[in-house]
Amino acid sequence: MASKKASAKQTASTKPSKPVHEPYPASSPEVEVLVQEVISRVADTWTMLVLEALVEHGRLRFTELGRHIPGISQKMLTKTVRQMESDGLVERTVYPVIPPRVEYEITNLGYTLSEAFCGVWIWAEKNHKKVEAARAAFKSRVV
Amino acid sequence: MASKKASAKQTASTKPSKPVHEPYPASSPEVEVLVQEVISRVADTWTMLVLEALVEHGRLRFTELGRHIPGISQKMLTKTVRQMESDGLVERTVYPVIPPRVEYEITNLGYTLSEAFCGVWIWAEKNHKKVEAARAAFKSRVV
DNA sequence: TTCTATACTTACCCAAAGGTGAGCGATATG
DNA sequence: CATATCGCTCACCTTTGGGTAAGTATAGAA
Repeated sequence: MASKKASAKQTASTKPSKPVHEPYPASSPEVEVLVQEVISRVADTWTMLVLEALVEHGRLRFTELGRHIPGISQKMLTKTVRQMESDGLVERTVYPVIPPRVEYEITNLGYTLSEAFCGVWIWAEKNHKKVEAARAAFKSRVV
Repeated sequence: MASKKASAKQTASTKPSKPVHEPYPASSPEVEVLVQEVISRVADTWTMLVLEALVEHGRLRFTELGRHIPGISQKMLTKTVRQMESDGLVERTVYPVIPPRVEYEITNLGYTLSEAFCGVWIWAEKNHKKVEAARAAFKSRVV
């Protein structure tokens, strides 16, 4: 985000006062589509929460993991964790014992993603009061 | 993300080899709920794309904005942009002329959010190939 | 007079997200 | 012999997301 594409128009922009922020070069449209797809999958609420739980608590069994994510159902936990495994964000280890034992652990890739999300968490912690204030103001303005 | 809460257990963690990453202090559960709520709203695909379009192109009219977001419908553009206005991410200016003229501009708050998301965009650009590779490997492993 | 332009809103519809509850399989424990 | 255990899967249902198409208001152009 924040000026992903280089745009010559920026120079003659309608808002020259705002700092132009150009941290990395433009990418091709195909890459951009892939990037969007990855983000929309990864920015999913459950994915973020599973990631967080695993970063915080390390290797966890299925039901343990679930207990660290208040409100998640078995169905969604299974689905999320499978998807994350398929995306290379977690590693799933099955012990062929009875009753079954399955453990989940974050991968390096998953860890780097959780670091990348840090900025958004920090933003949200810093600014959620502003958001709430804006909502209150909007409400009274509109009604 | 990435170890949001301080946890004493980390020291005796199951994964002492992985770097413990503790960038900011623990927050109360209520704050955490709010933060999650804000993130889940803000991590929405359309919100991210509108934010990006406004950062890139500055102040835009409704239909102009829509043209910069391929695939969005009028309905979703209206909805997204209203929600962002209510959250204080964009400013909406109505000119009472006919035909109507409405302009949208990113706020400071919206701008800081787009900066926070930068990390995730960068991660996705850097790692989408790894994700694709992981998916391919998973597919062949499972089938 | 009729058509166009803009920024919507509304009604209707379909598909996906996600909850609930039941079942399963084999072993250990009472 | 019965029951609990764990990590699921499956069927069924409701809720939400989101698309499409039509309608609206009014000034100015043709």
